[in-house]
Amino acid sequence: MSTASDTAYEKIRHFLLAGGARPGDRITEEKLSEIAGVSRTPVREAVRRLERELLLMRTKTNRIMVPDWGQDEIDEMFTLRQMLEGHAAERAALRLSLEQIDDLARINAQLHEAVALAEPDIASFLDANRRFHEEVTEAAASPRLTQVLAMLVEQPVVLRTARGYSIEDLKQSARDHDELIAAFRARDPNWARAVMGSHLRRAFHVFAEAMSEQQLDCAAE
Amino acid sequence: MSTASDTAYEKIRHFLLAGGARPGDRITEEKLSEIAGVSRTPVREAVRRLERELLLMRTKTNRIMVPDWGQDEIDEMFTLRQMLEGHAAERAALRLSLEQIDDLARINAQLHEAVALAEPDIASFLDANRRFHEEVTEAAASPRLTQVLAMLVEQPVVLRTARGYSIEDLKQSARDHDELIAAFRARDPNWARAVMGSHLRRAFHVFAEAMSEQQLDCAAE
DNA sequence: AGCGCACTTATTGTATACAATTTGCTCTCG
DNA sequence: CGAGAGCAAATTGTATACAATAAGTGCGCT
Repeated sequence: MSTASDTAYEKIRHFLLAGGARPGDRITEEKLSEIAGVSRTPVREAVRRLERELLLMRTKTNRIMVPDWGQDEIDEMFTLRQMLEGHAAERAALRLSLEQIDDLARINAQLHEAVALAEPDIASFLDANRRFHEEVTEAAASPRLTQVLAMLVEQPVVLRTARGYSIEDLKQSARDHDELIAAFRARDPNWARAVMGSHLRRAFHVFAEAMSEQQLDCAAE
Repeated sequence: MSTASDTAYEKIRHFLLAGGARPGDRITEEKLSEIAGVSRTPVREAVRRLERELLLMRTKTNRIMVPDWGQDEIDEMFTLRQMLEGHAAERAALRLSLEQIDDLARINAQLHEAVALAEPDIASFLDANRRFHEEVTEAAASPRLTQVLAMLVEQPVVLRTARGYSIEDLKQSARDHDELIAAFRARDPNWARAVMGSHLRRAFHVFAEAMSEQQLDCAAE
């Protein structure tokens, strides 16, 4: 589908992820409609969507603003994901068909490939990673859970720090997924939940470390 | 604040909760704008909001529709609330000031009053109940958590079955809150989480029972 | 100089007209 | 009689103009 509202969403999202505006900045609907190349009406819908995903916020007087993500908030986000995706993995373990599990294995093979190279293909890694998690969430067969997780899985956070990840971190992620697949094959919801939990929690710590280094870099400049 | 978009939200919400449309029905934006008494533009914003809260859904071709809540979905909703509000209670136990705890006690006193009457005051009960849970959620000091819970706490579900609750069920709810307050005073996050968990899980079972009786009633007609 | 009040500008909110899409109907052909 | 193409009506999506509200600006007053 290619409604103006969707393209506005995509373009503004891209603009934000590319760092087109600093945290704390205020942006007008008009500027955004220039960026998106459509009128303000669909832009407003896109903004609401981005607000829901917490990529945009509003001031007390309803001005649009780019939020700044503190360490605490990111911690909390990963904690919520850990709970909810852990729950999703648990349910998925009881519901995934053998075909779907094979499919997950196929996706994860791409993930392994992307990091096996001398120069890891970050974009490909992130894409496969996203698809993997989405398929697990989908298999949980809980529309509300899916919707809630969509709010929390912030690509910006992932993307902004992907370069900070070491190759070993990425390989470990792929191995986590392998273990998750093993848990699915064993039909062991408890195992699945535990693996998903540690997977996400480690991701947070890798992220936090990369974050603090990045801040040091900034300070050095 | 009284923007047209907000009044539209309120009126449409009221319309839906009052049972103005049956699950599965499709409603046009125009009908909704008649109900709300404003033009389609703010109605569309209100619809997006109601969609987010799952009071409305869309068909595959973007028609607006009233969702029907199956037993499974309601189970899942309560399960998610149990996880998330349990987490909120845990955090709240570490953060609530003594004044805030006193405030919770005051709110819960109203709750006790509402059910102490010969003819319990359901509206007053629900209002106090909502404020109690909101204050706990707020005290968790996690904007994301607050936002996610706002999606899940469906007044319609609560409201539709409030009449099915026995006086004893309502009194038990108030007692649960008492115990939660005790956990807060003891600064015991683990206790708080456990109490919140059982509180919500019992609420689900009471609800499920009321639901099945209601279905029997329907079948009898 | 500092403070507050009117006034100008900028920004968001709403209505309306029109375009694009979907739905449902009818009429024809097999 | 049923299936399908094509048209008409209904419905959602978008742009634009205007209204309401918030932010900024400069003036006069003390």
